[in-house]
Amino acid sequence: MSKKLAAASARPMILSLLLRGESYGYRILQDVTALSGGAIDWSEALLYPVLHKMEKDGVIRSRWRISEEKRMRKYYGLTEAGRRELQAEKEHWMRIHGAFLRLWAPAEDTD
Amino acid sequence: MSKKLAAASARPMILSLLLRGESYGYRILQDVTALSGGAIDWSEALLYPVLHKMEKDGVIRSRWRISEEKRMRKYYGLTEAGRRELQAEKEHWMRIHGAFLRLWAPAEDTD
DNA sequence: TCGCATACCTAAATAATTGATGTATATAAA
DNA sequence: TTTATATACATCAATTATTTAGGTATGCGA
Repeated sequence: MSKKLAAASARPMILSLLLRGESYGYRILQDVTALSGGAIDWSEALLYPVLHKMEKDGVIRSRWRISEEKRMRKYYGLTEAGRRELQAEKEHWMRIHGAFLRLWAPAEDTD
Repeated sequence: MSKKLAAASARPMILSLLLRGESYGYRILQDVTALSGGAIDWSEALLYPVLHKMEKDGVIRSRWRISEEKRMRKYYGLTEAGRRELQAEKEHWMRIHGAFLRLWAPAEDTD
């Protein structure tokens, strides 16, 4: 799972991150690694295609902007569809998390 | 994610389920769906190859047994390596879950 | 005996992911 | 000034994972 789950959770994780405001690829990579305490460590080759797909799907939108450091960056932000998808993903995640918690509960009568 | 995350979490979910004792493919399918409140709905074509891979990797072991209903079933159980992998997966999951919780926290200063 | 739930499985096609690169700029070090 | 490093974007070929679509067989109830 290590790599697999991290990658599979990419979409909801990116949406969740953008909830805090616009961000760009390279920074998302760093933020996600930091936020997960190193548990998530995506490669750029994973992230960029995912971002492109998400934009194509209309859950995020991008715009090029020059930062204060005078670097061109492609900033991504949530769309309304993105907010809706995030809401659904959140509920979905929590259900799966609930299943894990029940299975991990010390008692034998978990269900 | 809906399908993707569910599939990606298959390995840890199966290991977690087998923590409660031996089980077999068909039943695992039903239990996981029930436990996740329908959030997880694997197909048999997904599950069986995953089980085979896990056995090949030595995290579970199988044995054919005739049930009381006089049906042949392939029962799977955790191996020691499986218990170790589960422990690692658990910690990994909780780190990612922690990242989500921080991002979903109402306050803006989540990090 | 027909249909359905149970119970296992695989193969071909598609989608996702990795590993290897490529380009370019700003900044710090040698 | 050249070099190295971090930043910042990206794609392509190869590998893996996943889905779609089948296949086999048994027990049980109508």
